[in-house]
Amino acid sequence: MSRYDASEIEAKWQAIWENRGCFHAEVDRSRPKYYVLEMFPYPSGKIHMGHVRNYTQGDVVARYKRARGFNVLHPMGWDAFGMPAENAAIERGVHPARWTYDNIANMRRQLQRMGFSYDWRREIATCHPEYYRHEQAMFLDFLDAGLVDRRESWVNWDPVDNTVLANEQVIDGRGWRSGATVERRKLTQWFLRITAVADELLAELERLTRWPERVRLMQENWIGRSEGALVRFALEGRADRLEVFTTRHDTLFGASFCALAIDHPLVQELARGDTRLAAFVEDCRRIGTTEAAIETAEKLGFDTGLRARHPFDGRSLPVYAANFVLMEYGAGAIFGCPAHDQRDLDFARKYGLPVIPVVAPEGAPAPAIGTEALTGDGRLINSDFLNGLTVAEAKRAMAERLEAIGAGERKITYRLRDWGVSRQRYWGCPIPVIHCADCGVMPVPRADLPVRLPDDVTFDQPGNPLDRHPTWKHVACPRCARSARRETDTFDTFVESSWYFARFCAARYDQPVDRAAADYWLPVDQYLGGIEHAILHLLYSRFYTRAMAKTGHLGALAEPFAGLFTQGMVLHETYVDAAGALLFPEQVARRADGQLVHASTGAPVRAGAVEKMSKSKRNVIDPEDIIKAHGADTARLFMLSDSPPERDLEWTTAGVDGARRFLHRLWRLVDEAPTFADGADTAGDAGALALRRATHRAIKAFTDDLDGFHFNKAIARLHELMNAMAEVDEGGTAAHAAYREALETLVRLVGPIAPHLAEELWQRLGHDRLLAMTPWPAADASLVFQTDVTIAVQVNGRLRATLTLPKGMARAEAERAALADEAVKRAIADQTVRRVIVVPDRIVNVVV
RNA sequence: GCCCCCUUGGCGGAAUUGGCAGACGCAGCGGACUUAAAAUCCGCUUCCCGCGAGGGAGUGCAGGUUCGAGCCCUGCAGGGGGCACCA
Repeated sequence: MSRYDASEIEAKWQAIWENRGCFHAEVDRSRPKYYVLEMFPYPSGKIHMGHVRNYTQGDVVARYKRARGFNVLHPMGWDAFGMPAENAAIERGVHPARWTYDNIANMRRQLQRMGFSYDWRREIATCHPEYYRHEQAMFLDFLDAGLVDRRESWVNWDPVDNTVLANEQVIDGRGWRSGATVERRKLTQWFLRITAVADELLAELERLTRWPERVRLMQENWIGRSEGALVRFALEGRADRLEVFTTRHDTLFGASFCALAIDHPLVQELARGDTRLAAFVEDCRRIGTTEAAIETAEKLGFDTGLRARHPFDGRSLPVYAANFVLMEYGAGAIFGCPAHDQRDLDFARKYGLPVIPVVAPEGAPAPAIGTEALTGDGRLINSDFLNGLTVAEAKRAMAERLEAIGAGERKITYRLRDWGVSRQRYWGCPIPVIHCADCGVMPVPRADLPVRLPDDVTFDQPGNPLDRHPTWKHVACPRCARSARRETDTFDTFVESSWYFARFCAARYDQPVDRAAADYWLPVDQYLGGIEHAILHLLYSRFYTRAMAKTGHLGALAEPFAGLFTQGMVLHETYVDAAGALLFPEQVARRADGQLVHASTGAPVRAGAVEKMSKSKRNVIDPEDIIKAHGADTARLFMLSDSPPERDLEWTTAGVDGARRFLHRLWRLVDEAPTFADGADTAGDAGALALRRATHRAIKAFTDDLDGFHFNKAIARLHELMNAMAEVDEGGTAAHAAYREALETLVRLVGPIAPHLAEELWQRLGHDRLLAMTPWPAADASLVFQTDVTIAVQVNGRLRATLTLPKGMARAEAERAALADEAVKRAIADQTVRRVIVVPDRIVNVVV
């Protein structure tokens, strides 16, 4: 009996696959293509279990599709720009490039150790000038095509570190590193005009049928299309008019105030001459920039003293500056109708403003408004020419009247804002423009691309190293040759990940994209990644695909990702000692009686909540340790067992042991299998026929499960087949051929999941051809088809008997068989049968 | 605050999408093998009553629709996620 040594056979087959170039992809128009892509990782240093899960799923798809005859493209690369590299530079003094490339080398080794079937010739790292030079070239094309804008925008500013902070770096209004109170500052920044295609991005969502419904919904909400109207109010004592956006113009007669965002130009103007208003504006800034913070904060307003005149009834309305109005949305100003909007009502009650109901529920009198606004449908009241109309009718009538008198017009707005891509950081792709005092903003001449990041930078001072570099930013203006200044902002790292899938089609091509290759490979047939990218990354990539098509880098491609799968997180127990301190799993041991104790001190340990693996919770399991202890195949199998892939998976040692046990059992089955000739006649042997049926049902079910992404169910089919094999007498000669067929089927089906072991066993079963190159097994329909079915018989919905009947039996016959059953007769007793429902091959329900 | 998702045995989950609830695995219990243990193999395993045949209850809670509901509808409870400079 031979021993299953995972690390030995895994190394062996990885070398063979590599030497034979099994996973190299080439354009081949004679075969159907299949592009499977997992979201490429940020090179943080080590792969984590989330990667292992995501990439195992992708690899199963890639290997399965290959076996199904597809020409599969399955590439891997590195999303290599970003803040962690700069943090490492600041904290440990290591250069971001060095840190990043070292991390890539280690993570590449780890991924290769997992046996993923990537075409490594196509590997890309986005921080490499050979990648980002194309990004710069495309940006210039976007600039020419009018897809780029430059304007002022707010940022979080840390006055001590002299740096812009990401939202996640702002903790309770303070900078995460300095602890200084964060300010908001206005900077001139670059924007990609994603709002120009908002309508299309929204409309096309409907056709992404192979995307999860909830991702489409999240994008829909993010784009946030709303149909409404602009209303212009005259301002008393001023020549300019106040423009507000509303989706409830039907309630205009219920208006009792107007409210402006604190960033509204009118508020800014008034604040210059009003220190109390200026102080209010500053207070509001401290709430933060996120929608959640603004929405949950107490609604506060400041009466500006301005008065707006109602366009129809001429009432004079107070104008407030308010903390819940967003400058980025609509017109940055609203009118408040307290009776029919909860926020407006809260505000009106707080500041003693009138509450005028203008919509009454159908058939009801004018409602009394207490603390709850009335947001439902109804008919208009107290509203002049709108009285008696429904809400929808009133909107239409009001829009027409506003347009007729020039006090407003219909308007569609989006919650979606343009994509700000400027980042005041070093470790990103330099934005290829030059600022000249005379000529303005000049694109870097294409011949001068790439604009490379300088290597000689320091992180010993706060701020952007590019900005304080002694020479880098000083260049001659490309037009007038006078001294000018290089743009020192770099791109948001979402820019790199918005087109990498296109670059993979021809990763070394001297243009950003090889149109011929991209036309063949794109769209990505199956994209796999985390739900955390449901909105930004995917939306930006969809926008980029359109922008690239507009600038000729891609053909008329509707969408980059035809199919999307979002996998769940990997969770693990947390461990807490008596003092309440968190412990790492390797510090915890389980005693024979099941009690958790500290591995070295023996002190009792309590198991805490099961949470997403993270360093801060100390509940991480290093994939490398698992591979060393059990092998890559065990890790892969465990990742797919039990939990459905879209749901969270709890990492447990028991589960890993179970996966390993299964592989050992499979090994033993092959190792101990009797030697026998192929094709022995199995006719007439009932056990052999039953096994053959089980085998072909397993092929059918397993294949369907893979197609449906039900990996956990697919693995259950393997167990079932193995159990069926155990039931036949493998010593009986008549069963030999059927037994061998079952065994070979097991090995072939497990191939995409545990590829090394499967390849080894395939060879031991006497095959010369690599399993990786062997077509997928086909199920024999005549063996899958069942001649008899077990149907349930219910009386009044309660199960009383089960009958085995020929498949496809007529309703009347099934009914007769059911009524003839003793247990059914007993249940009916002396009651009258009123009705019998027969669902063929399923169920008979007798109603008495 | 707004939007979304989830809730099935001791545990992870399955249920052909309205038709036998609990496939498969884990854990547990019993047995075989062994001097013994590990490993392996066989059997049992939703809960309650019953020696048994059998009967009853059961998919977070409360209702509803239906011949029939884990699945559809209404309300509620609990858990989780997203909300624009992390990637």
